[in-house]
Amino acid sequence: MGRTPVGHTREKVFKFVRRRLLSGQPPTVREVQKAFGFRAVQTARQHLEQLVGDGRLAVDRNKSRGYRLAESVSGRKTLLVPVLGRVPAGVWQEAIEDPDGYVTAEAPEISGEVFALRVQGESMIGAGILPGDLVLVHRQPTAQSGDIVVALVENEATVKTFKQCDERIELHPSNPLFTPIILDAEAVVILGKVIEVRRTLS
Amino acid sequence: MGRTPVGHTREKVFKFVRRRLLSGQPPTVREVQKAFGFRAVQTARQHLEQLVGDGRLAVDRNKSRGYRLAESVSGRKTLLVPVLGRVPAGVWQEAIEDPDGYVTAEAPEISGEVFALRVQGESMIGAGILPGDLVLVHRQPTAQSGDIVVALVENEATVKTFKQCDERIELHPSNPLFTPIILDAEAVVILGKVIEVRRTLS
DNA sequence: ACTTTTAACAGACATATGTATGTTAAATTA
DNA sequence: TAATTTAACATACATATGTCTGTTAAAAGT
Repeated sequence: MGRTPVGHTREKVFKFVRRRLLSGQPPTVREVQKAFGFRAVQTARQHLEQLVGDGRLAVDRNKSRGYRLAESVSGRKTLLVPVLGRVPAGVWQEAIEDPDGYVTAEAPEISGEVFALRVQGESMIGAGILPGDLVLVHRQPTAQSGDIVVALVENEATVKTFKQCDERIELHPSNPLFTPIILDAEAVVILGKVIEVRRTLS
Repeated sequence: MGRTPVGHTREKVFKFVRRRLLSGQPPTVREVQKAFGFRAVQTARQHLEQLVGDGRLAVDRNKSRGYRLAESVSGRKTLLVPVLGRVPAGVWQEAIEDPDGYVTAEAPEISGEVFALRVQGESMIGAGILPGDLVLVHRQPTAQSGDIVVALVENEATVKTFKQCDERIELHPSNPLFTPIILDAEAVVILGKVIEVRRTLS
């Protein structure tokens, strides 16, 4: 195997590793070796270590399949989000423990706890949120006016636009057929803020 | 370590492994052992093998960190979707080779080639697809009436509802301010069908 | 009471895998 | 041209890791 242009192979190695990592199958050094037809393990390892030195990869030393994407590269952290079927008032822990499933999401930095919910009802159609859509929610007890939030109203989880006026909380639908909900700040339980909307088309 | 109720520990092992797999870090047998405080490696391995036997996990034999989620369990395959900045008419290969980035998606079964695009324009607001939304597109040259597709019109990628009438193709917006595009079947290039819509809220 | 199944343990073995040392030659730089 | 850097190779070593054989005791079934 002849010599390749400078940096050329390294770029391909990076893309290979990234592809494997993002698809959930971290490669071994020797798998990289074989993928590129290197005759020596060390050639593969050299490229990998260079990528670590360049800050593009990170590595768990002495662990098999230990190479990871450097956070500085990905910028965002891949996290596992539990999909909750129903949102209970009190028994939060149980709902998290036994979710209907998981979806993966990319969130900027370490953004605390995130969960997902299916939207019921058509009250947010105007904001492009349809019944059946999956909303990813960053769990937080407060919000800013204009945020779309998930709130607990009469033991039902509802998605609305949040607005705070003095001591009152207003939950605005985005559908002229629905009327805003106006409550005392005390009476409203904010579960979190919607950070992403997903819809699957058959 | 005393004996635990039947199946109790196995369920926890499964959830542990699933969590690790979905977050992209397949565990070793010994990592499972330590996570549960087993004094013998074999105990961990026993549970893992049982899970394989139950069809809940799959495994790459003799590979380190070789346990996977059985496809029959996940039902859907996690795949890596390239996000394309611009959609070129001809140089498809290059666009795929050097995407702006990747997102992970769960798609039912082996669903061929999938790519992602950012939506420009407000022509599909009525269908809950807003400017800036990310659409995941299953690449396919044809579609059925009613499908939302990405089509190439005058070298521009556009998202519309597809409708076929005899020899004519109609591309319908979901916004009264826009007018349908009607073309000969020959003159339309269908890039694919929209299978998912994603929107990130700051 | 007997057998069967299952959870957990103990120790060992084979190899998969990360790591280290040293060499060669092409490309780049001084 | 000489020195330096870089891609690639060859060989070897330590350990991380999957796998095997055999044992014990509690639970479940007969």
